[in-house]
Amino acid sequence: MAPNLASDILNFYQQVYEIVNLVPKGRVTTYGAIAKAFGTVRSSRMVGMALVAAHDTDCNLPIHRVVNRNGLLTGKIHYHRPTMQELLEADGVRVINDQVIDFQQIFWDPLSEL
DNA sequence: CACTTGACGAGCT
DNA sequence: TAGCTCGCCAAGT
Repeated sequence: MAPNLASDILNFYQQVYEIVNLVPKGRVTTYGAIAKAFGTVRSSRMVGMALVAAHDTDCNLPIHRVVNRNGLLTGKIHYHRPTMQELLEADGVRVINDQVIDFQQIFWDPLSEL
């Protein structure tokens, strides 16, 4: 491999983007699930940061399909226009009070589904 | 250069 | 059941 300084970190972000990009429409995933997919279960925070960086890197990713483990739209605060709820509902996901309905039902696990 | 905050999660009390 | 603490690591101030 080529452990070039922060290049390893960028690789981490790239991993997150790829997973998020693979999330099927109408499904949602969690930070912990993505982190667990990399083996960094306790680094779930890093996943969120990757999404923040994603805003400046590429906004084409369905990052609105990523919610916290409680099914709550925690990342909504970082959205400028159409809120996550609008985007999620556009995908067929029902959201009430920033909370995903039947979250457990539409939950997409990158480890099981991928 | 050092401290604080942060799209989280899990464990313990 | 609910509330508090710790771990993780990076970015921003």
